[in-house]
This record gives sequence, structure tokens and C-alpha cells, in this order.
Amino acid sequence: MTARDTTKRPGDDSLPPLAVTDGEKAPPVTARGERTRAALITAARRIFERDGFSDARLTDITAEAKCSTGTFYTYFDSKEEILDAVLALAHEDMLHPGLPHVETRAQDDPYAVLEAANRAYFEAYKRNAKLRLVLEQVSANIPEFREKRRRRGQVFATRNARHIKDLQDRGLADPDLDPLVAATALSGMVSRMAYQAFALGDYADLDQMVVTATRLWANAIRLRGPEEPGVSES
Amino acid sequence: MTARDTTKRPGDDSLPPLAVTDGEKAPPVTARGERTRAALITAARRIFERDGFSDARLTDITAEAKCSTGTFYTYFDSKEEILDAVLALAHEDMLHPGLPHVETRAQDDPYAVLEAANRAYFEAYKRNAKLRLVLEQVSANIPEFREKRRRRGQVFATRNARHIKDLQDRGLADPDLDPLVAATALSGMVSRMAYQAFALGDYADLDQMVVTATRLWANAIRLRGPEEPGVSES
Amino acid sequence: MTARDTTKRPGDDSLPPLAVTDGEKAPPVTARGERTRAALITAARRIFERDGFSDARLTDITAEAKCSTGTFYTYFDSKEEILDAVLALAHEDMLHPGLPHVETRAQDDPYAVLEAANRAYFEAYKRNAKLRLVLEQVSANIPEFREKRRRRGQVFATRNARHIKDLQDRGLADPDLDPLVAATALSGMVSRMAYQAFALGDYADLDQMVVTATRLWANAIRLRGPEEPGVSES
Amino acid sequence: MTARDTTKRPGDDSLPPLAVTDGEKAPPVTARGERTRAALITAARRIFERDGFSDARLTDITAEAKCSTGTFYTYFDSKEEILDAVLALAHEDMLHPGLPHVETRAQDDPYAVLEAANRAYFEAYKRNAKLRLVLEQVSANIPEFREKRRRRGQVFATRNARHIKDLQDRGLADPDLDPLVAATALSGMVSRMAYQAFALGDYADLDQMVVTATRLWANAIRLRGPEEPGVSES
DNA sequence: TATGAATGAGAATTCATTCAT
DNA sequence: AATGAATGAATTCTCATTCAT
Repeated sequence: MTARDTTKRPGDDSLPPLAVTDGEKAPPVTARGERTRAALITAARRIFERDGFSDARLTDITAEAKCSTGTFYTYFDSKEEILDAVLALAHEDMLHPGLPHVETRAQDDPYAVLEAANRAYFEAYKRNAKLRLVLEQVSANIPEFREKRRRRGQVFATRNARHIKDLQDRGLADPDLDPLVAATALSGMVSRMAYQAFALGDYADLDQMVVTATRLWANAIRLRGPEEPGVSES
Repeated sequence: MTARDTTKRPGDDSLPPLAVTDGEKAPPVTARGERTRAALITAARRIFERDGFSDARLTDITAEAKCSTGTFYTYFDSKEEILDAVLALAHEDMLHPGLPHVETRAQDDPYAVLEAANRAYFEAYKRNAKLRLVLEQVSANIPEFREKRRRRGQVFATRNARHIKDLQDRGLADPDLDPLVAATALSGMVSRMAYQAFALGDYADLDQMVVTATRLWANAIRLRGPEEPGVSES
Repeated sequence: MTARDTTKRPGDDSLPPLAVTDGEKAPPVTARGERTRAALITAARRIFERDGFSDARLTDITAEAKCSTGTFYTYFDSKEEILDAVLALAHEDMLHPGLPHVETRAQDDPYAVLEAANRAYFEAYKRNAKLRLVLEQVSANIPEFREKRRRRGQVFATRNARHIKDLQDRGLADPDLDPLVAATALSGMVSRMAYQAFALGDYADLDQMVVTATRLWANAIRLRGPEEPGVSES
Repeated sequence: MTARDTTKRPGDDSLPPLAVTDGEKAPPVTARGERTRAALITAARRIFERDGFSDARLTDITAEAKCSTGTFYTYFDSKEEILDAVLALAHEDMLHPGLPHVETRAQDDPYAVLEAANRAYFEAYKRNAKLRLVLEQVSANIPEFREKRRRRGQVFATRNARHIKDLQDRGLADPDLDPLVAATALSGMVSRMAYQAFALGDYADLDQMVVTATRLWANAIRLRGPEEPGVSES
């Protein structure tokens, strides 16, 4: 596992930017157009966070962006499409939250890696909490978004599964677990913890969350490593 | 763990029958009224499962129940309220899915208890899968339902936390875990597994799910017991 | 003008109990029925005063009267009809507010008679203010009630006109006035004063109102009499 | 009394253009929008006069204005609001009925001024009679309109009170009257006469009405002036 | 007399999207 | 690129009245 791999996180929502829409508008060519488009996206994020997706009115977005309703359709084909653009930006943040900088030394310590990944995930989630609620909303209502989210989760679970498999092969994890099923389950666990704490506002202490998530995850796969705390049971 | 404890399950939605409705409408007093009300609930469940909450039209429900639109308002104040009644009924099923009948012998085996609970939960979830999707939908859209669901989850997590605490006290579980945070996380994990499999249709084998969920859960809290499989590794 | 004549008042709503509805229900024969009917009327008045006519629901009335909706139709044919009954009772009060007992001596003083009549009218109006608002409402909305009210006003104006004619004949009032037109106008004036003060809540001092109404009325017809104050201009 | 004073009239509904709408909707910026808005108001007046307020359907208004229902909401928030606009226009007419053109010579004759004002008021009322019925209807049913009407009446009564006070000061009117209370009462009288004649259709001869109203009003305040008819009785 | 369940027509309102300017 | 006016389908909810028991 290299330093770059520490960007792996147990959330189920990480996914390389998918081609989310098919018939996208051509990007603006003039600087003015660029500015207008950016203003719309910024405005849309604010409005979506405030009102959710279904309650957000296009006119509120254009008013916030200080342009006319007609202009909206110069850049986007629909409300869904601008949400997609907003979510894409937020996803960039979830995916590359700035390198967690795990101590080089610690890179061999699977537990430390896991903990760093969890912390980074929770922090990123917290930054985007309001938008996650919007994601829940569209996932619940629009099959297209639901499917998109499902695929993202699956891709990511696959990645985590590879990680677990790797640990199993190295004799550091419970060999009886199906890596993919376990990865899916544990990713869901962490993502749900973040959802409850940050999106629903069931606030818990961040450190406590990191500790617990990491400990549960590590225990669950019976991770053992040089410095794994509490494993020195022999 | 006594026989009564076997009703504990790792889902995050179990909850002793809350007063889900504010009881605006007086319950019917005649048998005829009782019948009509029941017909409406049955019809509503069918329609909600078919169309989701927001797309379900009141007229479809009343047509299905073979009564007039006005009659609907004899028993419910709104679409939300009848959904509430539908969900309440489904919850009863989730809460009391018929006795799991854990072998008397096995009641002292925490692992077996856990497995039975998980199986019962998954089976109940499967029966109510379509409705769970509806629950997701309203939770995402209607704060009132979101809050209700949150409270349910919390109460149930508390129950599971007590279970974990009990095992810790008996020296059978990782003493370093915060019982409530751990219970919340693990309940979320199981519920998410069920959601993905049954609601989203990412079908997995039920037995496999039970085995994995139980194994992960047990591992996560470092459960050890007389017959716990996989612990006899020394 | 006898003592009984002092019940004449300048309002435009006094009218001997008209046959307000045509197809009335037969009156109850049993004592229980009598009680139920009375309870309904009492309840209806309360509800109408609270909610107005159009916002008043029959179910609120029957609930207040502690009987079922069906029972209502044992005694009344419609919401209009019970309002009619309520208004009839109130009218009795407006018509016979208890004898004003104008001093026998004063009965020859037209000014004192006028003042006593105005006072009695204002006081009766005040007692029934909320109901007057309801009367306005139905008059505005239901031609039948409007016509009924118009006829009442006309009958009463006729009565007042006779009074004015009488004074004219006795040389005590401006002979150039058309008695009926003047009576109609002045009745309207007093009734409007009461409406503004008591129904709309533009509260004015009752004594002040009586004084002003009487003075204006007396002035308007150039009433002069033995003791008329301020007329001693000769 | 200067020429400007001739705009005083005894109705109780005249009022300097109040901010009748809370200006929810931004006024149209294009000429096309202006046209559409005007068409809607014209149509609304026609429909309200035909059907009254509560029976008027929005679709009738938009059909009459030849636009879609959606367009209505571009300019108005509700049926109430467009009625408000209609009434505002009618009020302009009541307030500025075109100059009454009292003979210059006659401007010093308070009686002639009063008569001209009454005539102008009755004529304006007649033009707007159907709408006055609608005003009655909404005043009776909607507290907001009732309050608005009350305030209008009060402001206008104040104006008339000033007039009476002025005459009192000049020794031309009964000094014992409270100017405001008297003005309120007399304004109400004239407005009620107009209502009965034109709105309710208790038709009376216009000239007769003017003569009577003026005579009663003048008598009531004991107006005396150079050419006041009927005062030369000595 | 009393009950209370059943009826059902009817209208306001929203807002994403289009298009003429 | 930008504007903003126009579109119109689609659905909830009310409550006086009836009638079977």
C-alpha cells in the first residue's frame, strides 16, 4: 500500500468522476460565460443546501446568481444537471481531501493507515454534510442518481475489498471473510456513522468516531499488525 | 441473555411502538369503520410500494380501497398520516417477526443469539423491502419522518449498547469500545447491508449475508463465547 | 305615541319576526327533542360567533351540542336554517330589549324619546355585535338573507317615516323632507355607527354615541320641542 | 374653503392611495408585461362584477384575459391580491371622479359645495356599484379587507371632521357636535344610502337622493350659509 | 330519535422549461 | 449571451348532506 493509497476511505461514495450526464452543454467559451456558469454553480450549491433538491426553485438559483432564468439554460439542461455539477465538485473534495500525510514510518502499520483514512473521510464528510443530505434526497427519489450512487459504492467497495484481500494474504486479517461482502458492509458502517453524525446532526465527538470506527473495522477483519493496540492478547 | 433478549436485533429501526400519530382523527367506533380504515391502509401500502410516496395519488389509494376520496379524510388527515400508519404496521413486523426460536440450548451462546437476530432482521427487512425504500424517500424529504427515524434508531442503538455492555461486563467483548457508539455503528452496518441487498436489489445470498454480518459484528466487539467459531484459533 | 312605541329605534334591522323559511321542520314533540334542539341553537350561536357563517362547520356545531351530525337534520334542513333560528332569537332581543321605561312625563318630549330609542338600540346592538358581523357576512353572500335584511330595513324605515311625518304634521320637523327617504337615511346612519363601533371594534364611548346620534338625527329633521336642548335659538 | 377642498366627499371609503398591496410581485418591466397585467385586471373586474369574489374562478379571469393560469401568478399572488388591484383602481375613480366643477361663485356657499360633493360621490358610487357589492362581500369575509376598509373610512372621516370643524369655527355649524363622531356618522349615512340604492338596487331618484342627503347633512350640523335654502324660514 | 360513515364535485396553485426579443 | 414573460398539467382537500342501521 503506497502513500497514494491512503486516499482509500471506507465510505461508500468515493468514485472517480463518472460521466454523470450524457448530453452536456458545451462549456462556455468566453470569460464572461465562464463567470456566469461558475456563479450559477455557487448559487446552486447554496440554494440546494438551504432548500434541498426538490424544494429548490430554479428562480432562486438564478436570482442568487444574479442572472435571468433564461440564462440558466445556456449552461445547463435541467435542475438535475446543475446538481450533478455541484455534487461533482463536492466529490472532488471527498476524493482528494488533501493528502492525509500519513507518517512514512506508519505506512507499514495497517492500523494507522486505516485510522488516517477514516479521519480524512469523516472530515470531508463534515465539510459537505448539507450536500450529503441532498444526495440522500435525490438518491431516494431519482433512480438515476440512486444507480449512480450505487455504482460509486460498489467501485469503492471493490477497492476496499482488494485491501482486505491483501491483508488476508499477508496473514493479517480473518481469512474466513469474503473480502467484497465485508468491505461493502464496513464501508456502509462508516458512511452511516458519518451520515448520522453530520447530516442528521446526531453529533458525536470526531475523535471518538475515528477511534471507534477504526477499532470496529480493525476488529471486524481481525486485523493484526506490529503496533495494533489491544491486540497483544497472546 | 434471557429469552426476552432475543428480540434485540441489529437493525437501526426497531423501536417499541412509538406514538407515531398524534391521533388527530378519532378511531372508528363501528365495525364498518374499522373495516374501511383497514382497507385504506392495505390499499395505501400497495400503492406506496408501487409508486413511492410522492408519486402516489390519494385517488389511487381510495380507488384501490373502493371508497370515495372524502372517506379517506374520515380516517386520516393527510397522505403523510396514512403512510405513518402503514409504516407503523410494518414496524410491528420488524419488531416482532414471530419468535426466532433460538434453541434453548443455544441461548447461552452469544454468537448463536447474534446470528439468529441477524437472520430474523434480514428476513423481516426482506418482507418489507419496498416499504423501506419509501421510508428512505420520506426520511430524505420530510424532516418529521427523518426525526422519527432518527429517534427510533437511537432507542434501538441504546438497546444494543446495553447488550454490548453486558458482554463487556462478562468479559466476553472488547472492553475498550464505547458501547453506544459501537452499537450505533454496527446497527447501521447491518441495516445498510439489508438496504443494499433488498431495497436496492444488490442481491446477495441471504445465508451469506447472515454469516458475514454476524461474523463482522462478533469480530468487531471481539466477542468470545463457549462455542464461538473461529475463536478457537489458538 | 304610547309607551310601547318607544321600542321604535332608528336601526334598519328591526322587523317583526318574519317567516324566514318556508319548509321548516316540525317542532320537536318530546322533551328530549326540545332539549336537543335548544342545545343545537345555543351551540350554533357560539360557533357562528367564533367562526362566522361560512367557516363554521356543522360538525363543530353538533360536537358543541354533543350530538351526532345526523341528529342535526332532525331539527334543521340546512346550515342556513339554523342560522335563521339563531338570528331570530337575537332579533327578539333587538326588538324587545326590555322596556326602556321612558318617564311618562318625557313621552311628550320627542327628543327624549329619540334619545332613549337610540340608547336602547346601541345597547342591544352591543350585546349582539358578533352576530351582526355574521349577519353582514350572510347578507353579502346569500341573496336570500340580503333580501330579508332589506325588507326588514324597509319596514322599519316605514315606521320611522311615519314618526317623522307625524312630527312634520305637528310642525315639529322640517316639512321639506321626504319622510321615507329621510328615515331610511337616518336609520342607516345609526345602524352604521353601531356597526363600526361594536362589530368592527372602532370603539367609541356609548354615551357619546347616543348623544351624537340623537343630536344629528334631531338636527337633521329640524326637530324642535319643549325641552329640546340648543334649539332655543329664537 | 378653497378649491382644493372640493375634493372632500362624504363617502367613508375615499382615501389617498394607500399602499394596498404589499408588493410581493415585482412590477412588469417590459411593455408586454404591462399589457398582460392590465388585461388581467380588466378581466378580473369583469368577472368579479359578474360572479362576486368567492364564486369567481381564476380560470375564468385568465380565460377572459386570454392567458394561461400560470401567467396569472407572474403578476399576482392570489385572487385576493388581484381584487386588491381592482379595488385600488376603482378607488382612484371614487377619489378623483373628475373635477366636480363647482361654480367659482358657489365655492363660498358651503351648501352648494356639500351638494356638489354628494352628487359626485353618488355618481362615482353608481359607476362602481357592482364592485361595491364585492367590497361588502370581502369585507364581511376577510378580516384583512375589513381592516383596510375600516382604515379608509377613518382617514376619510378625519377629513370630513376637519371640514365640520372649520364650519364650526366660522360659526356656520352646530358647535356642540364632536366633529369626528359626527363626520363618521354622516359619512356612513351617505355611503349607506348609496349602497342601498345602487348596490342593492333599491332604486331611488338620483336628484332626490342628492337633495335629501345634502339637506339631512346640512341640517344635522345646523349648517347655515348665505344662500342656504330652507334656512330663511324666519 | 339518534348515529356516524360515506359521498364527490370543484378550484387554487406551482415551477421547470421554452422562446421571442 | 442574456432576458423574462408565458406556459399548463396535475393533485390535494373540504364539508354539507344523505342514509342505512
